[in-house]
Amino acid sequence: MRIVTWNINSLRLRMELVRRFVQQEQPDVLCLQEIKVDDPLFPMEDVKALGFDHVVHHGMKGYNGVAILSKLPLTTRAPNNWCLKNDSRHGVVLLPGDVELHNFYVPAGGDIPDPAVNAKFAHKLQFLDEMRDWFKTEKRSKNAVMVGDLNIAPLEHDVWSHKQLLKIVSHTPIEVEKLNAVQSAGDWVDGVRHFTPETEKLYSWWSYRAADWQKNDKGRRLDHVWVSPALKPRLKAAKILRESRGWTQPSDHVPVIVDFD
DNA sequence: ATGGTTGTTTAACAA
Repeated sequence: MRIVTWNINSLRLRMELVRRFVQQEQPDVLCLQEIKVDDPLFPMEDVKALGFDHVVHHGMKGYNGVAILSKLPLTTRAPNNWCLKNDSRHGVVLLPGDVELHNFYVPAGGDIPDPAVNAKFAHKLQFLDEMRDWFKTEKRSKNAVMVGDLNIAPLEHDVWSHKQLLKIVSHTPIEVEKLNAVQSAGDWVDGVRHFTPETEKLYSWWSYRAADWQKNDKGRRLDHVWVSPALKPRLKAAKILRESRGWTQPSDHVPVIVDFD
């Protein structure tokens, strides 16, 4: 059972990349973020042609949006209305075997890491607090998976330079602390770090602004796959498809792949 | 300290 998360940064623009990825890596469930397409315009036929008969999408015009593409049947559940914004950052489904799967797109948070002067950063922090409270109180399936672009690189070696990024949104102490609180509240296990020691650099995103993303390799691990304790013994493998950052007209994020037994 | 790119939509944001 292969579950993938990928911030695609416009689904319609990158349908060919999705096709290439699906052919190459054969995911059973593909969770996408930043699909940037309103529901009536969702490319359902293209997605079904790739073998995903079971699809849930929550979109809006131009921004945000998440989708869950599945080869296995799924039951849709209502996503939470985070920060009362109705901004399509969450999808949740039940997979066969009562496996609960969440797909999140956490707000990026703007440039200035101060909630008093930057409303986007305040939104990000509130979103994280709400996630924490929700996972603390929500009645969850024993087998649960949470994936998404969480827009935070929590560990020292989830960024190219811990010291240089301490005041950069995505790696500030306040964000890391709040993300850790989400993880604790849901008792989540990091399914990717499970296979890679914390001392090893691991990235899933490279900025478009770098002249050569490979040369300096200034990446960050913003995309995550977390699992409930019951699924921890079922973890088989994890891989981050770094090569796709070099494909033609790529997303700035690459797929994060986790295999379950 | 600054500017660097991409996508949506077509001037200004968001990331």
